[in-house]
Amino acid sequence: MRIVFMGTPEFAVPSLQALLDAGYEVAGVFTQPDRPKGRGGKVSQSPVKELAVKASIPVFQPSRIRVDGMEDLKALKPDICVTAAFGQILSQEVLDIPARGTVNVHASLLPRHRGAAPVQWAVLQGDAVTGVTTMLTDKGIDTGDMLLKAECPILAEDTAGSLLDKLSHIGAALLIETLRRLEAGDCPRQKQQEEEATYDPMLQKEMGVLDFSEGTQACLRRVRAMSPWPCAYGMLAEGVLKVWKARIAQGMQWAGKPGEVLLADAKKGLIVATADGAIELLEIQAPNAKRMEAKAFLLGHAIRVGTPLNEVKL
RNA sequence: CGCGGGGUAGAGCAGUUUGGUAGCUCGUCGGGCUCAUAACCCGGAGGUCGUAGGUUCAAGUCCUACCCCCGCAA
Repeated sequence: MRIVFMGTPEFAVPSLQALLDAGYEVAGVFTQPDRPKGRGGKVSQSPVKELAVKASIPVFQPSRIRVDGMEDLKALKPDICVTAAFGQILSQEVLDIPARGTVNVHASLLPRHRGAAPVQWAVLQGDAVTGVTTMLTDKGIDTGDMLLKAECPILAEDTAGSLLDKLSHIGAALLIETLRRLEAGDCPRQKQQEEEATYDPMLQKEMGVLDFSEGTQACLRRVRAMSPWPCAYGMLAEGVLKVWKARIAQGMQWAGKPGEVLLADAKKGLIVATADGAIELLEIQAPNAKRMEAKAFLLGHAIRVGTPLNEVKL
């Protein structure tokens, strides 16, 4: 089986690694072009490319595969294409190239959470369980027929980042099982129920804004769903106050104007009012500062009680 | 060469402008007070001030190079 792998971020790496470990012939890897990234605008390559290079697999980085990647893909004569968070939409012409179709590894229990940020949305919406689905890609976005699924509970301490990590490994194992069963001809195949489908948009930085007029639970879910990117945040006079970790405020009945700091004490903690109670900020990050425990932050900085954290700064 | 902030005790910070005994809060150790305590009082330990050079009688502080961390923008 000649396989062509398409993927870009960290999530896709275990899947590619699993293909290699399982002895599949990976004829080529497609990934997003190297782009200036991070501080200093240094050009960096995708995690998938790093692995491919290390494994001496030919790498292709068309800016749009359906435009300038067709010839390369055809030349590889793939039996099957495997995609995992590739970041480009495949046109029908691209899908027609692999003889036995394209298998996608998607980080949700389809048909829920189609789209580019399924894990984050699962956490944000408070799903109790999520998982990975392998599917046959068609020309819609995550609309193809489903093959296999693996579930993964969303724990109270899970963040989008921690889940993405778990799911990437679950997905890798599921991918191998899917390929084996496809080869053996006993892989189940099921259409998605359109009525149950949801499509979630890509995350934007603004989605990290903590709206304290939401309830306590909604705020806490946002903190977990937006970690590690874009990270949930409130506003301080000096700038953005990122909130990496929070929990329900303990000890007493808290009440105040939503977004107002109710307590800021290096020993007792940092507590902010929500619509129906209060949350304690456990781990925060001030502008230009390092991520640290809220109590540690308060040892060297003062936050006045009553400060509103939800004032949008221009 | 995208813009900017920072590295000082285990933790978080001040001190650098105007070189001259290393400072604050917390933690920690010991003692005291208390029915008791995350409270309070007294005392102690703990720092090659990111690294390497340089200027100087004297460098955390001034000069040069480098390393590392972080925010913004992409």
